[in-house]
Amino acid sequence: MTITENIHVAIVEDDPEIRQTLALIIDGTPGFWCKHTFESVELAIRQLPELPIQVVLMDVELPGVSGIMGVKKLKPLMPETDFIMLTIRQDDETVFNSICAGATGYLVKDTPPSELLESIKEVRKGGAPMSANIARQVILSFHQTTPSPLSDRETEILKLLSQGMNYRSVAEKIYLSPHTVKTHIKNIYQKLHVNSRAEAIKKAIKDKLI
Amino acid sequence: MTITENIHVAIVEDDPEIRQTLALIIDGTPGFWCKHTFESVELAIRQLPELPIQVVLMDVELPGVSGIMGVKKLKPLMPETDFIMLTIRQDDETVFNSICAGATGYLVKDTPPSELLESIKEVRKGGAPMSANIARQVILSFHQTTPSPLSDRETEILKLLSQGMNYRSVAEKIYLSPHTVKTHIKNIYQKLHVNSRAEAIKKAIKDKLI
DNA sequence: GGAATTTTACCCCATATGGGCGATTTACGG
DNA sequence: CCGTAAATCGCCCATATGGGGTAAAATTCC
Repeated sequence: MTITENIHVAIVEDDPEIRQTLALIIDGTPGFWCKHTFESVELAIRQLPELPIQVVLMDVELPGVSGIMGVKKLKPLMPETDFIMLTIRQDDETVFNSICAGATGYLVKDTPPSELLESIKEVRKGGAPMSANIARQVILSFHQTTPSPLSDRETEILKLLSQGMNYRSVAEKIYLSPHTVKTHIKNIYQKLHVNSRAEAIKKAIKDKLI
Repeated sequence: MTITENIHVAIVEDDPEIRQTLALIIDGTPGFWCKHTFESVELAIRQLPELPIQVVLMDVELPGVSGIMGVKKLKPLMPETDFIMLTIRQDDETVFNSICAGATGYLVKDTPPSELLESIKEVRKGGAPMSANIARQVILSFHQTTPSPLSDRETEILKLLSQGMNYRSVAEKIYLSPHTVKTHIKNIYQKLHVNSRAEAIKKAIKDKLI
């Protein structure tokens, strides 16, 4: 442990040119080390977990095993290491699959070197660097997209159902007849276009109704 | 529409000193306008929706109606407007309630003026400015925290259940006896500490098991 | 002030569900 | 080589669920 601690970075990227350029930029910057690069997830899995690497730059669209699968496999083996995805893809599926797989950063490939280095520092400081529109995608995923088709009463009942209550319990809880509760539930199913409790709850959670 | 388009910013903040300081900083910077400030959500709701405001800085801990409720009420009335929360609170509940309410940015109050202005520009450009550790909190919320207690088979069955299938349908789908399916489901319930389909699905989604 | 929505309430009935109990086979690790 | 976990199949039974009706207050909205 020296006074000026370098950040140890590794790269997983199949394109030799990009890989070497990135490595040169990073390794050539004071405060950063980049002595290990891999051209595939398969190779990275063999060696990376043994190395004292703090930040991994991971390409998403790799031939063979994808970068997403790479993070999924590697992150549990080195939980202290931060993975930043580096990609041209910005579709929702790729973004959220990457994040769910364990990535803590997500940068588009045209990120200028200065920002890339800044992002590496930021992730080490406990941040989660993302390109602007990626961050927006992530935030938007929390927003309620469609207005709830359910009435307040129905929403209330659906919440209780999701806690495992049956007609009777719900009825007692909100001082109604079990018959009435049943009617509400039937209406809920109609409005959500489902015909079972399971589907209703899944849809309600997905659409952030409860 | 002039060549140099100013960003119109409004502030909702109860502390007069902070409110005025922020307004002065923003309005005093080229490219920014801040002609409207409010000391409460109640007052903002009356006037803000009529104003051509692009970015609202919203304090979270306001007396009376909270900033979170403020966003929830105001955002639907002005969907094109971006709301940035400005607060000292960083607990998960406050952060996620704010974002779910419709905020697109979340900055801690000690953010230096230059970064605040940068964030306002960024949110206008389609980003989602967040203080570093807030961004990390958001990203972490996507990560699988606990290892799944369910076997592959059980996970597969639970997914089918969440699609509204019953014993028989699941059994046919994966070429098993309905009895076996039932046994698996019983085991799933045990492992998840629940005793109904509804609870199981809720917990599975919450814990990202399916 | 009237229409629409929400909330309340009840009936019948076929089927699904969940709990309890037992059993065999396969696969993997100590 | 043995033990454990997972996956497979089965039976009994009380209760819950979902679909089909019908209908009348209460509330909200225009």
